[in-house]
Amino acid sequence: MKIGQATIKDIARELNLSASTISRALKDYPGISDETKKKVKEVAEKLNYRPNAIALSLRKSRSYTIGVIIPEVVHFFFSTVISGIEEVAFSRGYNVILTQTNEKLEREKSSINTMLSNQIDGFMISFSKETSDFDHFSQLLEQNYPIVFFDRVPDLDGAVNVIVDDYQGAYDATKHLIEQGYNTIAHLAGPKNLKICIERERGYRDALKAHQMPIREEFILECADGTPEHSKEITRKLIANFADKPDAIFANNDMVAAGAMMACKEAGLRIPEDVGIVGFSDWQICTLVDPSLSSVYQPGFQIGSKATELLLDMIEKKISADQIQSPVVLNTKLIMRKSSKKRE
Amino acid sequence: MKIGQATIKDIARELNLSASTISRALKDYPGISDETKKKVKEVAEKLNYRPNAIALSLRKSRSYTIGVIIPEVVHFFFSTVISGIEEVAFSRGYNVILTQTNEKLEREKSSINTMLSNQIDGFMISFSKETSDFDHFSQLLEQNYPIVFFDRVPDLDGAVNVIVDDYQGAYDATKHLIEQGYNTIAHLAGPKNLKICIERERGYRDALKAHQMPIREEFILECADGTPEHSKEITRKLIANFADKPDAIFANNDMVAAGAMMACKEAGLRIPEDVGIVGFSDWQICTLVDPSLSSVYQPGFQIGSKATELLLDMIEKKISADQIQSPVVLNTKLIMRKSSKKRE
DNA sequence: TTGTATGCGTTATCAA
DNA sequence: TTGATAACGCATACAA
Repeated sequence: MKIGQATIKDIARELNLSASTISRALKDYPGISDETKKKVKEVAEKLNYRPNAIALSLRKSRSYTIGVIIPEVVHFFFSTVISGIEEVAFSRGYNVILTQTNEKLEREKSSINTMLSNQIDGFMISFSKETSDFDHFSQLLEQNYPIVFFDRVPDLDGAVNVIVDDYQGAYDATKHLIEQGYNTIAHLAGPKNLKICIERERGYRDALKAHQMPIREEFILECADGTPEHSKEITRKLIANFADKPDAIFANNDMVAAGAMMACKEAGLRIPEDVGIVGFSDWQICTLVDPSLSSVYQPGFQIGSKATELLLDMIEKKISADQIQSPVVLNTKLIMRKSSKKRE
Repeated sequence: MKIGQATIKDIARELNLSASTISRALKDYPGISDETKKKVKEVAEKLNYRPNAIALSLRKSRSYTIGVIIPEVVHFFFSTVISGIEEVAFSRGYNVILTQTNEKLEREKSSINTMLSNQIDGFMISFSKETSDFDHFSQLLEQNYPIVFFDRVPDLDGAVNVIVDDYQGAYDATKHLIEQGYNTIAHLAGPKNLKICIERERGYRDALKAHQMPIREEFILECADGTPEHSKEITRKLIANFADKPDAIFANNDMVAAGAMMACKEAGLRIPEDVGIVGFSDWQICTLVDPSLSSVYQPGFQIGSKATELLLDMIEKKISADQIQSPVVLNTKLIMRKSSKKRE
């Protein structure tokens, strides 16, 4: 059987003092004799006293816990974000309750409910692919729960959103390919219901326009599930179907880029000489594939840490949601590696 | 300001009943008239009543929360494990509090303390690289806190450990290389303070012995930090320093294997013709590198789910620690890909 | 069938 | 300088 933790009462009994005196002594309240304080602290030490955070939560209606809801833990980007969340939360004395939705709306809703039951102080949410209406979020906002959305964010009045500059990242990547002398740049796009993917496509299109290059719709293909297998398949067809094949590919993410890379190699195309490739996210795989993959770096850790700082500031009333200029946009950075450097 | 959640008292007031009646009605206790139940539930619905889990925790001295302590979230293996933990915990109605230690002993200890303060029902721990004595764990065990260790586990009486069969996995990998006709197999080992790494090395050695192959200590090199860069460096030297170079490499993990692969390619060695390579863990990168990397699959998700099942069973007294045959060993599986298949 | 009293651990308020 | 009491939200033993 678990041995009961010592409580304030135990200390009180041992010293023949009242619980309130113990409580005060432990927190160095004024009006307690130094002698008493000393004794109390000794006994506390001896009994291995540890304040009961649950009781404190009940008393203060504050749990010092934030709830994090993400689609999937097993995802380089999200795990990086979690790491950033963790760091800030830990250093400011908050716990992190984590749930993944596995991209299911139902899980998202039920996670919110358990977290509400657990009296968490605030939410950090990146919503699921199934989530298309945001009523469950609006309700929370109306009840004034502090929420910070990150990466996958809703278009809601009063929501605090933290995102990266997908548009600019995509623009930079495409521009880079153009500057390297590639002429026909295809885009392997992501699912259309995610804003981040739309933004990336928009950046791609605008970069082409800005350089007076034609936008060829047949070279913009959706790789909805984002797996390398799928993208390999699509790239194969892309290469086979057109006499004037594209000579560069900008992919919506690194996995998709890696798949495209495999298809190109398979077709005997040399990278970067025959085909240039740029991915998005700058995961670790970029340096491991051959040739190394150029990619747009997304500051996952910073997204997590920034979002958490905002949330905790809101919780602690250092700032209110409407004082925050939302969305907070973090910069991406193009990392040039071999896969796109035709020119040295 | 956050709008106060409705409580049992609010319902009681609205219906002119006592709090206890409400409490009972909500839980369908016998001895409450159907009519009352109906009314109570309606009002509860109307007020959007949600039980306060904190109050429940205090009352029952049970938080329905488990604490997970891992070295790093941003790590494919651990994030997979978390996913498994999450799944089981969620489905059985438990919350997961997560902290990462960043491989620091101090963080490990302080995490344990905050979790104790938060009255968590049990621990799941994979310890940090700095952790070499286990007193802080022993203390918990003595106080009968339910703990399940996974992956990185201590040698402690009464500890429940969940691990994979590293020895067998390494044995299989080495045997496979031998069977493919490789003659001199090097091993890029992990840090010696982790049991898993020792076990992998042991499996490697035993496989060589079992096939009457000499064990050459100069071909067993430690890649302590496990980065591809470091391993690339080490492999370079390995190739350069010996006239009779090894013609195969068994690496302690996939990153290390990937680094080795890069060094081999750089030296003009063909994979798998000139050098065979096998990694460990079977991360996603295995199918993305060129050639695809053979590896020993570790069931991360299952480690998480199995460990959580055991922990929750212990918490719910369905089983006690000493009834569990520890360590619980999950099977690995050799996944053969191109990097090690000299023979078709 | 319902109500009253008590306690989980802590702290704020008031009293001594 | 210290103590008694009430309250946070809920469940339960006991009474009615």
